[in-house]
Amino acid sequence: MAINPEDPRHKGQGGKIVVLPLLKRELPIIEDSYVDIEFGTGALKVTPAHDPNDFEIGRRHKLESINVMNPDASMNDKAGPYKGQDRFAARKSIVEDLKAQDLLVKIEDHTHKVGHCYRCKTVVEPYLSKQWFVKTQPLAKPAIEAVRNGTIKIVPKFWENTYFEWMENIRDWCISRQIWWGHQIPAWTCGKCNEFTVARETPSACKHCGGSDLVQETDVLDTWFSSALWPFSTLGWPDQTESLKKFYPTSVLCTGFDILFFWVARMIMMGLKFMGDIPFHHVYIHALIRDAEGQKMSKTKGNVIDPLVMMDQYGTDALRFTLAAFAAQGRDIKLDEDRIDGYRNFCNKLWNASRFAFMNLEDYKGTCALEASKHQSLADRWILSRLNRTAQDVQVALEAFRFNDAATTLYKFIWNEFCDWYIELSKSRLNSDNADEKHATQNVLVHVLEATLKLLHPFMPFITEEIWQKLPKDGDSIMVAPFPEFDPKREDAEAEAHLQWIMEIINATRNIRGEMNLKPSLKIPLRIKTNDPEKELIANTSAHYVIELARLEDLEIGPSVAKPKVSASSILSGAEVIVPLEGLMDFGEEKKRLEKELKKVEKEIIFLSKKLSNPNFVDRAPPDVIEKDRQKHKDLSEKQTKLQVHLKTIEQALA
RNA sequence: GGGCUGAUAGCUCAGUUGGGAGAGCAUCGGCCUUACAAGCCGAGGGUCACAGGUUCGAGCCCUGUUCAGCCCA
Repeated sequence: MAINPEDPRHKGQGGKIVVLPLLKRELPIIEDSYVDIEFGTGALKVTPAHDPNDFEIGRRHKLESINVMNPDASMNDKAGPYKGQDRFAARKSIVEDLKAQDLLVKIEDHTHKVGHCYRCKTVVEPYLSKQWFVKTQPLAKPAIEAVRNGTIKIVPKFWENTYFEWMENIRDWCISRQIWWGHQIPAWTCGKCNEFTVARETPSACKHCGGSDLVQETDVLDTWFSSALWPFSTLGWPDQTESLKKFYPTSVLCTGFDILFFWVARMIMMGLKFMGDIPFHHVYIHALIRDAEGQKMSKTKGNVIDPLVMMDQYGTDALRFTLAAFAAQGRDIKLDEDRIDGYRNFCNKLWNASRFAFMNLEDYKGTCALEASKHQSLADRWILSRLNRTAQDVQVALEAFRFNDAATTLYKFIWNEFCDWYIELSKSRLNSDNADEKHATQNVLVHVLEATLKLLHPFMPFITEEIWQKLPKDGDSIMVAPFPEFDPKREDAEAEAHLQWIMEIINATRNIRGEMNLKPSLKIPLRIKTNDPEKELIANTSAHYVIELARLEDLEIGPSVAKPKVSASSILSGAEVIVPLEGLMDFGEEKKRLEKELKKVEKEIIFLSKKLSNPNFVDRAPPDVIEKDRQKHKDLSEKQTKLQVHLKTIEQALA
């Protein structure tokens, strides 16, 4: 009988003996803070053999553990007069007997938590019995060390804390399971001397007394026990197979955090124990997919999002890409269907871009291998350089397990560079009469598409394979095609800088068109005024790009091109883009546009001026940072002046 | 009670040694421009939960608070 030492009702009762009236058993009164004063009488019956908490109390106070039940939950000898009764019958009998002896004060309803069998719903009675344990401390020590010294790396790293927390406070591992299926624990009890014999093969005689009356333990091994052998048992262990020699230790174990202790830690312990080496170098803990409300999916809760339904609805590749794009480290995923929808569109975009390629490759005789050619266009050189950079970014991201970065990199490259710019820029070449130029661009187009498909393949296996099979490729499947690699020799800074400038012109022109409400179908004239001879040369050389993508009627470039009074313009770094708009322009609109732009520029100039006039900043910030801001300030000031001049012209026209 | 993670655009989320914030969807305006209307072009939208601190400079580093989720006892 336990009482709380703080309970005034029972002060001074500790150490006394009470007698259990029904059995006349003598019970010591013990004091333990476990007892909840608020609950009931504050006097707690303690049954160490039939409750885990009571068992702990029993250990603290060195109480006798009396098991009153048989394995079938009927009462045994220790239950005195109730012997032979079923547990439910016995409970009723006890209440009746207490009533009969006028010992029952009152009965209150109480909701309590008792365990039920998850299959047949039978109430489970906690019951002290012999269990088999694995001594874990000696196994845990090297397993902790392997992660501590970096031999095994857990990604994301913060999970290592959780791993250490668990491993350092590890308890002996109970491997006994009272279920009917599984591997029976290889221990035999001798009917003669009652000793255990543990053996790999079924023993014919007790190793203690030589008796032959042996009964095998009916408990089976915890499933995690054999699972812990998985990294090497699957490779043929305990035989020293070729596979085992070649593949152990493996590279990456990919799993959810909820399995980190149950399985991962045990694989590490068992690997070190039986193989003398770690089972894998990296453990990647992936995000857990939750439902729309952020709840963990579970079969019992019934909130499982069926991937087959998602695949049916959005496509397998779209779902897969979404999961990759969502897989930022350290966060769980709330599956957002709108996002899957967006990536389905991305799949479609890739498919359509490929259709474009095939349409323009009908007369192409080459392969996907890149040919050295003097006929490559600026756009060709640019996309090759961008592809090369993309291959590097993807590789770096994958090696760091940053799958969302890899996915986003590819998304941006394919949609915002390959489709939005390269395909548009390559159209004139692909329709060209110049066979050499056409062939060079076809070669670049097919090369870039093929390389992109390979980079994308881990994320979108089906669409990429489907498209790849139709290309003039080398090999049987994209699955085994060599993965594109970064090559520093393929960097083309000049092409990137030149096309960057061309894009700026096109973007500025499109912005004017949009802001001035000029229909896309309307071809407009364009003037580029620049004193920078290099910028002039580049713009002249690539004028056809600007004419096509900005939909121009004509284009003039130079230091002294005329700027008509009626025009809209945009100030770029080192150049002014002018759209003459005689008869087309709404002066009010243009004034509004200029004022908006001017306000933005002024705000930035004020910010930078303040920063640059702060002696603390100028004295302490790194020189390159200061220089960057100075240049920015200079560019913006020039832009401001030009904008002001232009605004004045418009205001005069309005007056 | 101890520990971990998070709070960024209307929504779902990125943002890797600290150098004035991005994506998808949604919204607004214009387009059937011969790969794509599941699309194209343009635009708007954020005191980065709150309060302090460190720093020339903080979404990011430190302390505290609030709220949310998870793990352990």
